[in-house]
Amino acid sequence: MGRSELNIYTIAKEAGVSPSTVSRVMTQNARVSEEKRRRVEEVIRKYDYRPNALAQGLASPKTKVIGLLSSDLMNPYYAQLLTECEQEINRQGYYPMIFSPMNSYELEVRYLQKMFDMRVDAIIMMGGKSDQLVTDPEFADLINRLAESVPVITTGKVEGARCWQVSIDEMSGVDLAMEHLFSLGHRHIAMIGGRNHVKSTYDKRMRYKTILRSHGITFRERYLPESDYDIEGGYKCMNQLFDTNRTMPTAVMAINDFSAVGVMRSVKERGLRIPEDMAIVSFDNTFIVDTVMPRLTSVCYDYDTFGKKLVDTAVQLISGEEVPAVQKISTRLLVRNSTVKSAPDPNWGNVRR
Amino acid sequence: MGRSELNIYTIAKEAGVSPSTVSRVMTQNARVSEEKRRRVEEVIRKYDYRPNALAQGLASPKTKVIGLLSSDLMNPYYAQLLTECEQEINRQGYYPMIFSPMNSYELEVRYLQKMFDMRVDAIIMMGGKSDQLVTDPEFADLINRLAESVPVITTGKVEGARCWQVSIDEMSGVDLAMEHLFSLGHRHIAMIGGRNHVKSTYDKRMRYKTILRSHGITFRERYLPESDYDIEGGYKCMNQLFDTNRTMPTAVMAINDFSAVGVMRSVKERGLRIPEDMAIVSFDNTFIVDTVMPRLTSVCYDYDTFGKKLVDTAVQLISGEEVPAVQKISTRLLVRNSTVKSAPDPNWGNVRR
DNA sequence: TTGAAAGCGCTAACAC
DNA sequence: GTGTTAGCGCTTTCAA
Repeated sequence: MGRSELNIYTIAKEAGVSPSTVSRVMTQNARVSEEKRRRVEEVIRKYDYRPNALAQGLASPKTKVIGLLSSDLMNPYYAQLLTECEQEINRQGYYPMIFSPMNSYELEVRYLQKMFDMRVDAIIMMGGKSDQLVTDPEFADLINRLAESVPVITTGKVEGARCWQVSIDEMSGVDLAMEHLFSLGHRHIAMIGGRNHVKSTYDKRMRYKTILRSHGITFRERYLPESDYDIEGGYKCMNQLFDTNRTMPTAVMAINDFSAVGVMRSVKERGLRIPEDMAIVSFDNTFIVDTVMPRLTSVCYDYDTFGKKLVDTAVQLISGEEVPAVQKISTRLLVRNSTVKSAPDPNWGNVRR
Repeated sequence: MGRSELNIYTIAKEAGVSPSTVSRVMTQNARVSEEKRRRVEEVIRKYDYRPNALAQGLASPKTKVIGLLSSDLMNPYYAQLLTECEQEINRQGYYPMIFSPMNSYELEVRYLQKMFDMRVDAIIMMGGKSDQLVTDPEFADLINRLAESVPVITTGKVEGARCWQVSIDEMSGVDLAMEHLFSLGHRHIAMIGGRNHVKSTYDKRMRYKTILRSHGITFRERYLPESDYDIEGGYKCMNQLFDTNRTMPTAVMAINDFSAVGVMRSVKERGLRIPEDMAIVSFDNTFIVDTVMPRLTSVCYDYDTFGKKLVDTAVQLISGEEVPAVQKISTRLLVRNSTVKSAPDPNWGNVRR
């Protein structure tokens, strides 16, 4: 029997039962006599029959698929978070369906619509449009339309849309980083890279200013330069800082691991030592922190907890439970040699969580 | 009208036409009078109607979805290749559906079956089981069953299965790397990391031996150590090489960028200089080559060409065209400071070709 | 050009 | 327990 003509009818006929009995055996949620169950299972195994997921999805209200929208696979931050979500989705008996619009708004919309078209049971968005400080109203509209029929969860926020939020407690991350630097005696601290229109960056920058103020330290605009989230961004910012020939910071917080790498390069090219002449902290704690020398002290998020909470939220919403509109992921600080020369050499692989 | 009760019937009623006319307007491949088309389109726009992809897939033989199975999102090699495939799939008017089994055979099988269940039009596999030198017969069986109804393409190979192959010309990559090192005067060259049971690694190792022989250089077993494909793997291998206290190579080829980072760490910890005391070449040319100092000379694959060829192959097979069973992706060498101290500082971002 | 109607393969309500 | 049957929302003959 050709794979293509396998369906509950052919299986039913061969097993000498009705199609619904086959369905009952497949879905497990109805009682079937031991005898028939055995016969059906045998035929199923014989032909390696698998039910058509499209037909299942059409006939029943759930597809058991959770859609994942991750703005940039090439960024290990997203790659890791995505990976954790994927694991958890499987653990919960769902299927993950990943889309990565690579920072293209057009693709992001296209994918969101496709997820709706495919009747995924929930949508989890990380990064992209939902990371904007000010939500694009057109985007909020789209989300609201989707939200009528499927729960939407984001790691950012979508103003004016019915959308659950599970996001990093950026403030606490900045607190940890700065307390650490203060405790090492640093007073001149820069925060380098990122864009103000990105919510997570905006939050970090605000907190940075607040903390400076509360410590009676004058805020300097040039200690807070903007750039893209890549190596080049951090590199250029740091070079500019050096080139102004004015008081240099003694420590730098880089907006993510990539920009930290750029900062390190700039510092090293000037023959300065890390951490003696310049201490560096990064955010995200991706595997990048392990590729550089010295290794980077970094603010860390317990990606598995993060992913689990995202997926838990999705699953709870699917089953109609109440979930708080906003949940926060706490941060930790992993101290390595980019701030403390004698920091214990951490185990390999401690990067993953 | 609630989003949930939108379908061709409700649209048809409101537009005063039959459901089939709505369908004709949606699919575009049948003639409809200008008048009715306009009316239907108006209603569609009014309600933001989108056809149910499950029903479409059930009723027609194509879903316009191409399934992508990528063994490890956390590896930038896969992340990049995946990204290129995704772009190309969109360009060709299909939808990508990504699954990443994270090196779990169980998940790999689960995902492959799910893709079949969802009636994807083609499956592209990168890494995982299809990268094994010796194909697991059980896996070949699975692929053969799938291949009855959907074209399967891999970057590896699946022995004994009807599966198209688009893979890197590993030999030429090794050729380029070794010629480069020879031209710099190196004769003692090690190849570090990777596992023999992985086809791409096996091919590289074979070629390595062949080239040594053809140059009259004695092959030393300890110059060809195995390890995992991570930083730690390269690090341990290189440490062992140092610890034997015997003739050291003057150059190392690392099986991928991660292991190259480990090699660099080991070399630097011994106070040796790169490239003066130890030249290093890596394979893959991911963004990792840019995070380290000095930057890594690396064998490169034109990921966009690679992705495009994978997707082209899929699309051609979908439309029933003939495609060669094996296609090869050529390699290039990007020379940076890990082998040539004075190599021109390449532009940022040249990593993504 | 258009509409009616028969599937596509499955689930679930209903009757036995 | 089990079979019959009516959808789920779409595409695609087939007639008109």
